[in-house]
Amino acid sequence: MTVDKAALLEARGIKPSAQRVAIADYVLHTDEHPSADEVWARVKRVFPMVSRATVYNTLNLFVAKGLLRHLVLTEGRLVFDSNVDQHHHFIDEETGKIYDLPWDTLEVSRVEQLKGFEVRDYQVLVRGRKRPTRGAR
Amino acid sequence: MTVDKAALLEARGIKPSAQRVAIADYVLHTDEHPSADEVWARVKRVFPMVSRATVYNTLNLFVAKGLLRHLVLTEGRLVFDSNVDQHHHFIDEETGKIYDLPWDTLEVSRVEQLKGFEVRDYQVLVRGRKRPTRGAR
DNA sequence: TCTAATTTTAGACTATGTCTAAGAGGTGAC
DNA sequence: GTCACCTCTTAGACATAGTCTAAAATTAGA
Repeated sequence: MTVDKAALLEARGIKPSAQRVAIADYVLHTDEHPSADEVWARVKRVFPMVSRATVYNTLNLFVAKGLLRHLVLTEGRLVFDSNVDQHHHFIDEETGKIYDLPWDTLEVSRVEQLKGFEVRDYQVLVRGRKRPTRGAR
Repeated sequence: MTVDKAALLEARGIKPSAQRVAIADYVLHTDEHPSADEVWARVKRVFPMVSRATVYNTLNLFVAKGLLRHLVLTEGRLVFDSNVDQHHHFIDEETGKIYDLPWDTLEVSRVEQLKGFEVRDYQVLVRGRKRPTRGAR
């Protein structure tokens, strides 16, 4: 897996240093929508020497290179999403957890007809409560 | 106008102190989507002694009482919206400005059919560039 | 007017993110 | 292999946004 990651980074013109690969190994996989400090905490488990600045720099680099998206959906938390395809989001108001909603579960009409706005991107932001799923988590 | 505001606050069970009325006079009117510090700067023009804590407390109180909504749409900025009716938002990616989109300019289908989620609220978040409007601002 | 409750204030504190300067590491030329 | 150069990483300082606290000021009621 780590080898794949090095190749993946190089394909985007990113030198695959040990730190960057360790960060990629976690953040490009997860659907947890972690904040930068959560990524830092996680990566330190396998790479205790890694510095906070490196994690922040690397995450911003991944965003610039299209490997990640960053989202600002809840208070004081910039969060990273390894799903770079277009999709919507659901926010659980009790837990703060963010869930991806596949693009075609919802449909938005008339976006292209917005007068006076050049639309580059859009998503639906849904808030509420996730229902407990039998068995799962 | 200030008189109306005092009555408006009392109707929501908020004691209309001079500070609170001064804050209400600005923030319940504007469509600028100001941050808390922008409200503070503005209110200080007419009420130089007002403290930062009071502005923050008052804004949070107004949100709790349903006079304002707060939005977290762009990085590091919690922003207040005097439009408490359901509506969508457009964010200009160059300027960071936020524009309200009336509820019925867009239509979202299948929200109520989301499996496993109890929906309390939703909106469409559109990003792009506002086209210059002849004459206006 | 006196008392009690509420509100405001200044500043300390916390959390999140950025910047900087110095050092470490890798790579190519020789 | 060694040197020089360039990039990356590091620790900590800094910046910004928001919350908390304790004391002072204000308000309302008896």
